[in-house]
Amino acid sequence: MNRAWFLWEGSVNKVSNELDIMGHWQRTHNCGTLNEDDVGTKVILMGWVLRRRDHGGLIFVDLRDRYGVTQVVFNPERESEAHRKAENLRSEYVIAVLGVVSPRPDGMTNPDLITGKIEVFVDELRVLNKSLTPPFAIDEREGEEVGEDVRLKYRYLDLRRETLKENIIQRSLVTKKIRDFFYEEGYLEIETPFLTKSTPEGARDYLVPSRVNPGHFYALPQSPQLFKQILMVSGYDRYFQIVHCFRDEDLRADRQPEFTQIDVEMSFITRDVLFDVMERMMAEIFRFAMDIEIPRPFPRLTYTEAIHRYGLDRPDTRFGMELVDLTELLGNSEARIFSDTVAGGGRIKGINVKGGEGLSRKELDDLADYVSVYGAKGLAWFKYSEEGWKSPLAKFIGNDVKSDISRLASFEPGDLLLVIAGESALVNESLGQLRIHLGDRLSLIPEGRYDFLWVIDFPLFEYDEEDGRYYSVHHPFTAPLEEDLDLLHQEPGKVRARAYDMVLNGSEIGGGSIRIHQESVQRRVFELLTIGPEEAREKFGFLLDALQYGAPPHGGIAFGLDRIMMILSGAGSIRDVIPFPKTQKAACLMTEAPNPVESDQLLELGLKLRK
RNA sequence: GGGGUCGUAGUUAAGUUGGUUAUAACGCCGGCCUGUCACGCCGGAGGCCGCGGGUUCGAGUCCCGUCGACCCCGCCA
Repeated sequence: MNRAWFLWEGSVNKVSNELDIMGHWQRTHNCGTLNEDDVGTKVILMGWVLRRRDHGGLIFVDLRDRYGVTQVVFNPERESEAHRKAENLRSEYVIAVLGVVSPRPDGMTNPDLITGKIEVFVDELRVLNKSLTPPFAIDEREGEEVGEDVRLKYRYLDLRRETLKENIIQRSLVTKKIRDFFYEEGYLEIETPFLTKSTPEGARDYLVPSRVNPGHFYALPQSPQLFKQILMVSGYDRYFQIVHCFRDEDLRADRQPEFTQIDVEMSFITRDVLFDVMERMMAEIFRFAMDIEIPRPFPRLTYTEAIHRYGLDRPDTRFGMELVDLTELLGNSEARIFSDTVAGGGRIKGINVKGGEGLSRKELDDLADYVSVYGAKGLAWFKYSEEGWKSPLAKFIGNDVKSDISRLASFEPGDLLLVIAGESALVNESLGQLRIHLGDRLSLIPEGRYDFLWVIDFPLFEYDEEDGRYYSVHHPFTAPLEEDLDLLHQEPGKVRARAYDMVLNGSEIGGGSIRIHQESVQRRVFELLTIGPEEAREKFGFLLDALQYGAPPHGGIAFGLDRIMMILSGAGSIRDVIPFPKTQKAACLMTEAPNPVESDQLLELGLKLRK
């Protein structure tokens, strides 16, 4: 009845003194596409007031929607009523305008706008909604960068801004492209549960209490790993899913507690088949999003070689400055740091910073600070100047050793050699990180270059000295290389896995493996992981059962969609490619999650908080 | 859990050696303005200096604690 009264009254499109109703108006166009061809067309546009320029007479409004911006003009001589209402417009008011597309006068076009050759002369304005003054400008051309905490609190406003909007739109389009690719390749998109079972190993789980089973919990999936293997057993030989995953670990610039994986699994395939499919998928994405043709097949690097040459298992091959092993050459030197290190079983490696001889003492100290974070005890440096080697340690190095190093590292006048000595893993890690740091700082990384590669043959296990046991590098279902099967009994630490990572520009964007499908191998792996039969039974008995009912050889991979989107959109933070991200303390500043709950709610779940 | 950077008006920042009424730009409000497009001109309002404690005659400034944002280590494919 309210409504009927409203419509009867509403012959004059009024909601209140200030607001109009939309009535039967429909958008005829959006704000991003009108051009000279539309001149003379009568249009209805709807959107937000990006900016109002009031000249007392003429009023210009930049009208914005998802698609772009169109300038609409209110002229008191053309339509005084519309002009009068336009005087009260403010930023982010929602309006509808009816008007005529007109060419802009000579010299008045705006080359920065796609619609900059036209404008719309307004005959009627309907104010659909008002807006509070936004806490920051939606127009990013204005002012400086806004603090991220403010942007996160008002995420709905930040999402209106160009940068974030473009990222979100691109993400949607890329996601569709990925779906299309897999559907065309014959893959089935199959959903797996979010309320599932806590998985052993790996990251900390997010737990969900079960109301109907007090004291029992679901876990949110860290990945659909077990389910996709089950699907293989069930015969769905090509599966994919673009799926949310959850890990309760501390955040980083490229890590969120909930994130999206492109999850893939296939049966009856070799690693090479999988590589080919995934390379074609990436090529398709890059063709679509970047208009770049990615060369295939991607280079492959063994884990051992990656560590040896780049110090990291996700090498950035866009620039050189590879690590050089100096253990042999410097191990016998009179410098104690070097000789002691080698005597203690350590290694000495260095990188040659071409043309780096000019770095100041302060800059070298900063670099030493940088590597100390990774546990490096010090950073030795050698400058090669016109007069020869300069370094506090130069006097300990014999001339023949100097020339050997020069040859090995292409160390020439003008260069700077940075050297770290210590335990092997620490040397590789810290020098590898230093290489990335310098590559960035010295602008050695070419713009617009995208280096894909596969890192293969990861170790199956890593030994933990403290716990005195092996852990899976990938996960417990990863198959060993067939030629290493015997080592499983002799030297488990040397067994290589049929695991692989896809690396793009030094970022690990995906990883997977060929899985174990034979129960005997699986049992041996569990043994090595000190997972007893009962424990295995309890934790993932359902998978072990399934494997006994005719499991096909299978394998898969999962990509981090967020990281891929970061690279595609050049975002510095994962938060810039996720519509509603969380802060470093895993909070959502907009919704204020997480929050305390009523005691009733806890009671119902059989939970009691520790005081 | 640890290291670092930061927190002043709606926003972004300045604020000296501890010293009178805490500045500026943009935004906001009012007025003027018919070709602007980050319009322009004139005027105005706006502050829990993150919060709590301490030192001091006096704290935005120094000290301690705490909260929050960001980057990193640990952690995490």
